[in-house]
Order: sequence, then structure tokens, then C-alpha cells
Amino acid sequence: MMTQLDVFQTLADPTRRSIVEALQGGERQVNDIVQVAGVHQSGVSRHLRILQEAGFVSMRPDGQRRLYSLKPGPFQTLETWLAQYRNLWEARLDRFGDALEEKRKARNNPDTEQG
Amino acid sequence: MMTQLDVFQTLADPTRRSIVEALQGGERQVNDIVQVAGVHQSGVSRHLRILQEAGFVSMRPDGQRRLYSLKPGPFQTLETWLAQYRNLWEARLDRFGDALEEKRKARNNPDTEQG
DNA sequence: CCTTTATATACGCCGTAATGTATATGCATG
DNA sequence: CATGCATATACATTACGGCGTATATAAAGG
Repeated sequence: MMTQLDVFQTLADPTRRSIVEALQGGERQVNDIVQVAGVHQSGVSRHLRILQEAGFVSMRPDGQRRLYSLKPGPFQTLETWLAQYRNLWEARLDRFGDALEEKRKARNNPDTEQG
Repeated sequence: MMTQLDVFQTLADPTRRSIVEALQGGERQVNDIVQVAGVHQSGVSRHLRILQEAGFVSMRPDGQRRLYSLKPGPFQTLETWLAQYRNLWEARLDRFGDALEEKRKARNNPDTEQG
């Protein structure tokens, strides 16, 4: 069974990413997605189930059609995860700037401590 | 062979994510990472190679040790990809992004006014 | 030198996940 | 009710990726 892939594992599959991309324009029915996904309808349905279980999409029945659309949750999760590292590399750039500053000061004042 | 996983596929593996996490604190040698990664040293080396090929880390030899550290590239790629989906949630976060942009500009141009 | 330590790689094994075919389910309509 | 369309799912196949063991390589140190 599949049971609850995390955000990264869900997005790891290129077909699923193309489905997510296709949903950027709003609600789509399964057959519309089949046109762009490059896999068989059964595959699209499976991917949609996985995306739904991971919280990426929600489904709304409309007669015999099923309309899928994006949900923000996992994107926010990703955002939060990414923020950790944004801080990291920005801090690194800041430290780089600080180091330059320290060097400049040290040149004028050789007693200055170096880390 | 493996040859160039994309950002999402690279991050899909939990062990690789734990390695990336371990590198948040800066340069680490392989054995240090083995302690926290939960897999054998050979596995860690393989993961590090994959991370390097995907641009997540760089390596610096130091005697017999190899020091690995994070590189920003793929994080920025992720950032760009994620930006497409920002309109899914609140404008609050857009303003947060703007604030970061302001910071970045300010760093390059220290005369810039800050709020 | 010989041994120890640090890391990388070849190899085989195994689990997982993606795919298509075939089929089930369910709505819609004549 | 019979037929057709839209979607989901069971099943078998196949490919890929992660793992550990064993081994190669190379630097340190006695």
C-alpha cells in the first residue's frame, strides 16, 4: 500500500509535478489532466489519489466528473522547511559581509580577534 | 547509474534530508554524518555523492578527511518553484517575501532606507 | 614500511513504486 | 433497463533506488 507520502516524496515523481502544474489554472477533471500528463488514465487517477492523500489536492464531484484542485497546505509546509535554509544561506552571506568588515577593521587595528 | 537527480528526487529520501539537516551547522566530515544519519558509512558516502551531483553540497579535502557543506543553489531553485504557488495562500506571505527582497537589496546598497 | 583511519565504490539483494491492461463502479441518457 | 462516458482499482510486470558487505584508495602515524 502507499499510505501517506510526505511532501518531498510526493513531488519527486515528474508526472505528479506535471499534474500539480496543470492544476495551477484551477479545477480540472481527470480527463483534462490525462491530456497533459503523458500517462494512461489509470495512472492519472492513481497519482491524484496520492496527491490527495498528501494534501496537495481536494476533489469535488460534479455529476459523473471529479473536479480536482490544489490545496495550500503542503506548499506552506515546503515554505516552512525552506525558510530554515533561507536563514542559513542569508546568515552565511551576512557572516561573509561581517568577515569582510572584520578584515577591514583588522587591517587598521591588528589586535582584533578573528573567529 | 544515477546521473543528476533533480531537486525533488534528491530530497525525497529521508536519509538525505537528515544529512542536509546535519549540515545546517556548517562543514562536517563524513564520519560525523554517519553518527546521525542512521545508515552505514558506505550509504552516507553514496548519499553525499548524490547530493553533490544535485548541487546541494560541495566538498573540501582536509588531509584524509572530506569536509562537506551546503550550497544554496538548489534551495533557490526550490524557492523559485514554490513562488509559482504562493498565490494559493495569504498575501501575508507575499509581503514576507517582499521584505526579504528589501533586505537583499539593502545589503547590496547600504544607503537604502529601511522600515 | 606496516597499520590504522577516513572515505569511496563495486556488487548483489530486496523493497517499493510506476505503468498498462483489464475490469468494476457509478452517473447520465435514450 | 440498456448503453455510453468518466473515473477508480486490482493485478502483474518491470525498473529503480537504497542498503550492507566487502574491498579499494589514500592519508597519518608509529
